[in-house]
Amino acid sequence: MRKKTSTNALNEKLINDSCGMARALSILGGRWKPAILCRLNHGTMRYGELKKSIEGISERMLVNQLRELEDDQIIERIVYPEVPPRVEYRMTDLGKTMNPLLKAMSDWGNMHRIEVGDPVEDLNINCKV
Amino acid sequence: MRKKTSTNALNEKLINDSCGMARALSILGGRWKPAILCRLNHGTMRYGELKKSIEGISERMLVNQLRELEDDQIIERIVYPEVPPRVEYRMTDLGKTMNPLLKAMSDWGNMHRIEVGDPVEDLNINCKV
DNA sequence: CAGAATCCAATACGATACTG
DNA sequence: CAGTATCGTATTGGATTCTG
Repeated sequence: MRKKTSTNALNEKLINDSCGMARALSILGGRWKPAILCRLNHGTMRYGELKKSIEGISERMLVNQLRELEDDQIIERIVYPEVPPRVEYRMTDLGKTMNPLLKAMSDWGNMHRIEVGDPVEDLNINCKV
Repeated sequence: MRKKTSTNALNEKLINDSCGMARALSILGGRWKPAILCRLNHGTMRYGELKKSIEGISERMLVNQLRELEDDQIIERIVYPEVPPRVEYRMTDLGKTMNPLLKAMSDWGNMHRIEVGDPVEDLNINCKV
């Protein structure tokens, strides 16, 4: 399996020390993974679409995070043998089982916006899990 | 507010771009936070107890992660004016609202142990949310 | 189009020593 | 007991350039 970021690798070591939380976090705790999962939850997307829709992400990180999610079998990568190349990403069945979890995270975050100190209004939220 | 780790700080920038997921992750996505929250979910604990119970954590990181959780008002720190000093940590009311989320994470992680490639049996799980 | 490779600055983190 | 302070290394992640 591909080497993960150290944070995640270390979380994996913690799995037996604490509980399933660390395991879940090791999968979706990456820097850009919430953004990716939010989008793929809506359906299949191409590499370029993801890149455009996730403002500020570098190609390096987009590929990196996609690969980690792929290794964890949360998403899958579909390559069409065409020229120019076309690659699509979508949730796997396992990925779809994360839906209640993604929803719980999203709900909590949206619910407790004020308490956690985000003064910005609801205007720009463009992604609901 | 205290400066967060860059991962979390950057996630906060993503909040308006994606959704509540990033907000939730910015709070519980830290390296040792699952371990801490797992333990404080059981009840109040002293600094030293946390340190002993979380194997491998350095004092630097324990304090760091506790402070971040405190800043986010997920846990609170109670100092008893005694000698020798005694400090206890416990969930705040806001922290307790994370319980469904923590449980969802834990459940998913425990459920999908095999798929995500953890061959270790259930023996050492000492913390259920 | 969808990446891969490389370079470099910023961060995170552990170890250790010290303190009220 | 419950931390702080400091140091050094490892890792991260952005920018840029290159390619089938």
